[in-house]
Amino acid sequence: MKCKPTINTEPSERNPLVNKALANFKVGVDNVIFSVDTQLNRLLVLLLKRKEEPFANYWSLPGTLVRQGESLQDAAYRILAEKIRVNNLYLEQLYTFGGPRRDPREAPESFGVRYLSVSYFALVRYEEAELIARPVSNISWYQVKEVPKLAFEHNQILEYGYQRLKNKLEYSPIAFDVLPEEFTLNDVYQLYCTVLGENFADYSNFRARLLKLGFLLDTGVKVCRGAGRPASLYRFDAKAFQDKLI
Amino acid sequence: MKCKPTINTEPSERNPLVNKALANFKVGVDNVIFSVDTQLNRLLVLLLKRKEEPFANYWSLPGTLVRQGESLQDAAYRILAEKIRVNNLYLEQLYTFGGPRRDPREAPESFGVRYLSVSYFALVRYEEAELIARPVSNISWYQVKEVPKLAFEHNQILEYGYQRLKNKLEYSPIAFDVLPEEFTLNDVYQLYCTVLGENFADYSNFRARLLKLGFLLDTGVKVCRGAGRPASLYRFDAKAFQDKLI
DNA sequence: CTAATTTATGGTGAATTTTACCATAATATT
DNA sequence: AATATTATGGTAAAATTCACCATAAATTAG
Repeated sequence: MKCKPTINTEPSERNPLVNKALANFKVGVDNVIFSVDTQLNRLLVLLLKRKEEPFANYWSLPGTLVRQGESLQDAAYRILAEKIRVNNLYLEQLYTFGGPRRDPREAPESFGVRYLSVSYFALVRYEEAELIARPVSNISWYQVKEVPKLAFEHNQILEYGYQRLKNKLEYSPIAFDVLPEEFTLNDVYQLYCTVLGENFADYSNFRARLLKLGFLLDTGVKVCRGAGRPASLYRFDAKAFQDKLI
Repeated sequence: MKCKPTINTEPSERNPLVNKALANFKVGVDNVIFSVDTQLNRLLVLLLKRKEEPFANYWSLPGTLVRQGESLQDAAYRILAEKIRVNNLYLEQLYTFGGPRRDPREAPESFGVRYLSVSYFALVRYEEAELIARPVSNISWYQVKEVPKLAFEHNQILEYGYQRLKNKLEYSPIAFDVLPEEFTLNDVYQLYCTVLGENFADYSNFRARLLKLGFLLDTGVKVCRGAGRPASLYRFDAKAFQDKLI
């Protein structure tokens, strides 16, 4: 928390790897793409197996280098669209990793081009997401709790994204970006449980709290899913939600 | 909230300014440096007047370009240390702005070097902060509500940082990074009022809530400040705070 | 010196929210 | 027809928030 008085020391006077010439960068965008399998209650993240060095044959987050004339967010959408086809998603910037030598291609002594990674965080609708990258053996959903050692600092980025996802879910309506247009209250509950852990809240209290927020519209339509009383289908009312914020 | 089906269209097929060659970047770091003048109850941000084009004579956030071998955070500390001398501060990364043509130096048609801005957010102890940049007419604290039109997209970065500051104050103990080692409960209250607005909470209730959190140690020492009953000096107990988190 | 003013502190009780349950309804399964 | 399962709409206790108040201990005003 406290930053100690080292602040006024000049790094360039102590670290022989720092000189006053400016660094030249290529900028990469790495996406942490989450989805929730509501059938099996699993939180998934999309990984790709690298074909080239560095980290050949390691799994990694989908990434790309930013092209001339392309914005960071465009690059994030592009890499996403190259790997999966999906219509409903939420996407926002996560964090920028840019320490020197994060990429082994950057030799420690030579001051060549550096690689910066701007990470984005996405949540997509699992049911409609179609993996389109080839070969299929090189792309896969992994359960977040079962991801292996990844390339670069991607485990760190993933962990950061996972924290962001949990926070976002608690105070913003991103769940309704990836739920179907019409859903039951139990659908919402299952999604929250899958992301936040089994025992995050009592179902009955969760329902009451959700309805009290006032932005879920009961369509009146009932659906039966296996045993039990049929459940009402609800819709998210984005306008009502906006009005709440003011 | 919803991202519409434009996602699977290739930007490069529609935007003539995009081609498949990679962009080359210089990376800048821009700091939003806040402090709270507890005497006058003003929330301040540090601005510099630019000497060169683009935006010559505009006020701007302190920024620098990242050097070879220098991490992003090192660059943030360096630019801060060049402008002010301070021992107590909080610093974290804010957001990365990197759309094409954010810098007028980037000609719209030529695909020359692009400039990326990684912004950092800092809160420093106002009383000990000493401005060291010269000439003094080119550096100044501005009240956040009185900031003029700034260079680049710096007004946007400032607004983003201001939101982050308000959020951070509500759920993390950054206030104690810039308060003196020993402080009264009123000191804390004034800081919160200055940042979050006059009527954010009742003083008596704020006190009760703060003490109930259990990480403020009463030193027993009393101080008199003008009229009124003397106040107790408290210390922030970082260890007790950590224990709360588990 | 005395009274008024000012600030700190530690309350109260009402209103609201959270929490742990429970009862019933309406379906599928046995 | 009985049982199991899920949805729904409750309850009441516990905890928290909120508006407000009383007293203590200092300075300041008269």
